[in-house]
Amino acid sequence: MPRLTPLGVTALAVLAEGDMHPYEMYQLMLARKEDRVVKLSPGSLYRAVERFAADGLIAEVGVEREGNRPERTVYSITERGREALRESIAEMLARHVNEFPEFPAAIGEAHNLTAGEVVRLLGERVASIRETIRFIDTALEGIAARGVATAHVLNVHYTRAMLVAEADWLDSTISELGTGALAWPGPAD
Amino acid sequence: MPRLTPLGVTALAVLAEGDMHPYEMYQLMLARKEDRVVKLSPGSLYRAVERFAADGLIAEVGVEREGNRPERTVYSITERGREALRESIAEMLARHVNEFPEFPAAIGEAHNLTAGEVVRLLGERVASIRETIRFIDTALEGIAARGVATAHVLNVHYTRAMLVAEADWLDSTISELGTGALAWPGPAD
DNA sequence: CATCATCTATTCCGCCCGGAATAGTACGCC
DNA sequence: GGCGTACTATTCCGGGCGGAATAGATGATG
Repeated sequence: MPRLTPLGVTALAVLAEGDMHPYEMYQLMLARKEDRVVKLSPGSLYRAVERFAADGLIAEVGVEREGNRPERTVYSITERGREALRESIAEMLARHVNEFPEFPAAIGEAHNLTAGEVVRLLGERVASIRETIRFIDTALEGIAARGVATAHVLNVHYTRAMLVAEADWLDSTISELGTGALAWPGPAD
Repeated sequence: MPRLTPLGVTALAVLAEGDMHPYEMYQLMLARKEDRVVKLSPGSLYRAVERFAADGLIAEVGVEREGNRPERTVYSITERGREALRESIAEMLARHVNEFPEFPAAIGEAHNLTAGEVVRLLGERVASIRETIRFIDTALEGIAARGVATAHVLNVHYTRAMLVAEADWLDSTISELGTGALAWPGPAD
């Protein structure tokens, strides 16, 4: 049973709701703002769909054509596809894998800059993160007003929690750098 | 001035400490456990070095050979390289970019599973995360005992803070799912 | 009513990553 | 002293990703 990528999971989940052609999947995912959660580009999606078909996770159920437009190949998820979907989701939920975010790499080399510079740059970062948090809060208010259950936007709550944690860590680190409580090994200001 | 990847930043930072051939960089990075912070493979490193040379961030300073072994091309960082390094680090510190981690994607599709399954899977996740935190704590004790300054392992402290935040969020979400405080939109158990 | 932008639907291409292959050398071991 | 294993140093290649290109249809605009 092949292991799906994040885009694979969301794409296959969309197909699990009903038969569709790739462009329709693309439109639906855009309408649902899934491009904020996974990297979504037409090229990647079409390639993912090709792989699904090759792996027997989906099957062609027809080719439509309207006028002189390009043909639309409609796909349907198979039982094997549903299994792969559930397995991949379970795997991703249960196992924490290192995805090598770039910030730790950058802070690991921050000693190439002066303490003053680092304080300023981290200040910029925390400001932009706090702004993102405000944006999320506004979005969540709108969602709550429309009576959508929290469980449907759990990922947004998760993302918010992670951003708050990062902002808090940055605040305390910035203050330790500012007071000199954290001796700086880099060049002097 | 080209934008560096995380591997690019650590590799160039290593070259900033002194002239070296790529394999030496690789060995040094492995000895320093940089492979826990950035994705490190010989193929990627050699390609990164090629690009550095093409972009004028480094320059060949000689070709050595011992016996019949392959030639070793020694590189030196240029002033332009030092600039690119400082700029890239600054950029990565100051700007928070969405790196599309896979967990939010998975939790966004978790409604394909039952609440009971999700609780079990998230339980596994939190257990493995708490274990990683304990591992980090042991490592940090050893580091402190050797008198290494906190600033040199800031990235470890950051990673630890993020893991703690995720574990805490998972604990509270699991308990809300368990008590039924969080209505589940997926299939019944 | 001509034209320009936008939408529909898909393909293509180049780049990058990372695992595997290569090929010679040193070293341990019975 | 021969044999296997691990190290040194680099290259190669397949696959995936994502931005750009394509090409006809539809709608807007003066």
